[in-house]
Amino acid sequence: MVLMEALAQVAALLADRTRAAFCGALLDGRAWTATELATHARVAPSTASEHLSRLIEGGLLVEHRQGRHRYVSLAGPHVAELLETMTAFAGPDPKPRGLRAASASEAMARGRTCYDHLAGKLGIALKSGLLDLGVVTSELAITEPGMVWLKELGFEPSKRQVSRACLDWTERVPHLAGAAGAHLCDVFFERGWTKRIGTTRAVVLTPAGEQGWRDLGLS
Amino acid sequence: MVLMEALAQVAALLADRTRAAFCGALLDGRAWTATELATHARVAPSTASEHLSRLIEGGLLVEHRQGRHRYVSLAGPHVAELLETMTAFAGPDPKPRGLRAASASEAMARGRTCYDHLAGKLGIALKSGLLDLGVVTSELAITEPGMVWLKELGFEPSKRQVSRACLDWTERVPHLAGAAGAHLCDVFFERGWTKRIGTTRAVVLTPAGEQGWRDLGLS
DNA sequence: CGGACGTTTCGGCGCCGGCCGAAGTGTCCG
DNA sequence: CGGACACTTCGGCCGGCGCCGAAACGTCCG
Repeated sequence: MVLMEALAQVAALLADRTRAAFCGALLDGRAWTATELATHARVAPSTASEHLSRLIEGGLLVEHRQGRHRYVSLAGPHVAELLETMTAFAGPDPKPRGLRAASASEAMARGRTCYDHLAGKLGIALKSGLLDLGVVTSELAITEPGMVWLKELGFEPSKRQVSRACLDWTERVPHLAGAAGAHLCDVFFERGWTKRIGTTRAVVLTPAGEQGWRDLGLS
Repeated sequence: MVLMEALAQVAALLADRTRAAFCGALLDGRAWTATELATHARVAPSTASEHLSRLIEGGLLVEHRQGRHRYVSLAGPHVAELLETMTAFAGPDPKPRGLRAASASEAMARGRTCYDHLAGKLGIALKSGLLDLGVVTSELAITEPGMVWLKELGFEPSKRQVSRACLDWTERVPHLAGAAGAHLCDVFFERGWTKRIGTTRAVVLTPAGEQGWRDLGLS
């Protein structure tokens, strides 16, 4: 079956810990330079360069060159979905983790971005808030009044799928992804309701954010 | 990031063409013996044995031994979902295929099973029929009258997620997976409405099936 | 019991692929 | 123009892994 060979090729791209680390870093949705990624994964720039070329050729990443820099980012939401599906599968089964490991990943569990939308406890809270408001169904489809609500927040439907369930690997609960999830995440950052912790994917709700959520009727 | 290393390990399991071929075969939802898989993938039994052990250890497959046979099957729907997501990603981009290749996979495109539910053109037809009947929404969530309709066909909700969208790699269109999709597939086989072609995943609608679909109001 | 057969273990072979450092290319900026 | 810097290419090293065949193990059945 020729199709499974193609699958094997994609899997091979992700089967290397260095390349996987690159993809994990890029899951924050931003563009990284080659050296940033090399430092992040602790390999020589030459090594990183070769890995990036392979990932780009395989369609997982796209580059856009700017002067002497080579910026790379995920090739699109479908790559993020692929990665998220795989991490959900590979992710920590109900293994109780040690205390320090737990506290280290605590911030990530509380809130994080998954490519372009909110995940972690923040993502779950958002989901249940939206559910209470009747914006989404329990299967995370957008309701008609929900679409009105979204448009009031500046949401414009595009070609991209409006809503999608994304299985969170920390909480094991689906949360809102897709265009709507991405838009809400954007809005929250623009309004200063959420903030990144350093340069990681970890995200916290600011005091203004808590107020804002209440004003919207979210939790 | 330790999580991405786990991802790399899972990816490594699928990064081998022989192991990928095993998984592809097992996507029909049935249990295969070690030698059957070895023959299918054209490797020595000893090689197959080692691959199977790795796949089982990695949680992708489960075995159940019976006398001198070792039956293996996918470890569950979540594995099928993983594989389907990956094939959807790796799958044929809009490349026009040659004529003989096309006719070879024609039967597969017309109808096939994807682990435990219908896919291919048959899956798409089912989806649009269910949509017309108001059983599912366009996002493939089950409606309330739809649930009544399903129960009349013997469907019993369980712990498993009722409905899930599965992206078809031949048609690039989401179709109905999850418990409801699996149940409908079962019903169709039981009633003799659908039949496998040989031992493959390819499936055809029988004449009785065409009548049955009309009786249900499906297309 | 003894042969047939499905499966597993082991040793050995060969190749692929990840890694690095050194040298080369291209870009920026003083 | 010349140095600093981001990145790439190349050669070489090394480990891991997929493959097989031979032999052992376990089960079935006459």
